[in-house]
This record gives sequence, structure tokens and C-alpha cells, in this order.
Amino acid sequence: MKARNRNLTSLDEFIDKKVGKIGTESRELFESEYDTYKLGVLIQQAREKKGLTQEQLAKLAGTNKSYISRLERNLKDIRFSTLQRIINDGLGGHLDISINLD
Amino acid sequence: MKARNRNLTSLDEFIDKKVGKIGTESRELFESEYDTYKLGVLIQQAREKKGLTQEQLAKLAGTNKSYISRLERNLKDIRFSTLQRIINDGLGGHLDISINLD
DNA sequence: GTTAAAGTTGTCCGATAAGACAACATTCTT
DNA sequence: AAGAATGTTGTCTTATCGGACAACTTTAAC
Repeated sequence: MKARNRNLTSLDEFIDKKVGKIGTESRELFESEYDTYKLGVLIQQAREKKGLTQEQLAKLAGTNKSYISRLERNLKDIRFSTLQRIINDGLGGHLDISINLD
Repeated sequence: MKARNRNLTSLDEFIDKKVGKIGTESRELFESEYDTYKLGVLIQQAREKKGLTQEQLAKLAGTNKSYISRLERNLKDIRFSTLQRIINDGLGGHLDISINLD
């Protein structure tokens, strides 16, 4: 969501107006909330691709379905190890991370 | 580190012997510890690329140098939000994550 | 070799992630 | 439409992350 591709879209302009320009505090908050939101969507998509229910995934990952539900929709924060456990043990997948210094 | 590329290397065989085969509990522990280790190295490399000291990075990220030191060498776990804050505010970069379902 | 800068480690403590489990809501099946 | 499966939400509790700051160690500069 950061200013990585230069061609302005109407969505970017909309967000600029709605939550503030990049760099402002309100925008930073929005960005980080959006990132955790994305994480939830990512997990949900992977789970559905695997054909698992939240309860099945929870069992495999050693947690419970209420946690998975919160993770997918309204989670505030998550530990790196928890994320890994869910992806490795639960989804049988692998988490790839990289740092992009723009 | 997971069995993603198929050509066996002597390092893989060494790890198999040393900490156990993939799937065993001891190996799982090793893998996750290795992943957090990698994360620390990733941060350190990015920091050095930016020409920052631990203290400078800490200031930018709103933490202190002792935490950065631990993050880079012997951290057990980290919150997603903390990792983001360090990369965004501290390094002026962006964290890219994706789930690889093998 | 001395001094300063940079990095490491110990310890305390407040904030919060995450497990547990029940109650409720939504969606699916027949 | 009823019942079952799946998903959501409230709340309590425990474990631990992360901030603070001091003391110590290592590295760099002169």
C-alpha cells in the first residue's frame, strides 16, 4: 500500500482523502491495520484452498476455532511463532517473508 | 529449509543426522528456531544496508538498542506489529509476506 | 594503549497475545 | 423449516513480549 508504484489510482486518492496522506499518523494506523487485515485474508484463502474448516485447522495448529476466527477477521496482532505454527503445522505450508527497502 | 528443493545436499543430510528428520519434534523446533534466527539476520542486513546503528534504528522504531540487539541475535519470538514497526518506521521499508502451500 | 562508540546481556514490570470454553449467529443439508 | 455444521463473539486467565535502564563487552578511532 505504500507509494511503491507511481501511477495514481482513484483508490489511492480515495484513501488519501478518507484517512489522510501517507506519513500522517492516521494513515500509518490505517496501513498497519490494513496489513493485519490482509494477513487474515491470506490465512483464510489458504485454509479454504486446503478445504479445511476453522476447527480442523485449529486442531492441526494446536489452537481452537475461536482463535482462528478472530485471526481471519478482526485480530489486532499475532506472534511470529503463532503465525508460523498455523502455516506450518496447520496448513502444511511455509511462510515466506522478505524486507523490501523500496 | 523445508523439503522444497529436491536435490539433497550434504548440509541437509548433516541436519537430518544432527537434529532429526523432517517431521520429528526436534526437527520442528530446530526449523522454527532457524526461522527466527533468519529473521534477525534479515533485519541486521537491512539495517547495515541503511547505514544505521542499532541505537539509531531503535530510536526511529520507537524502541531501544537492547531490544534491537536481541532481535538480531537471540530473540525467541516477535509480534507481527513490532516487526512491521521496525521495518516501516525504522528502516523505511516494507515487509512482504506470502504463504507458500508447497 | 586510551577513549569513545557500538553492541550485548541481566532484570524488572506493564501490556497484551493466545488458550479455554460457553453462548450466540450464520450457513448448509435434507 | 428443522437440525447440524460452521463460524463469531464475550470473558477470564496465563504466558510472554517488549520497554526501560544499567552494567558489561567488543570494536573502532586516534
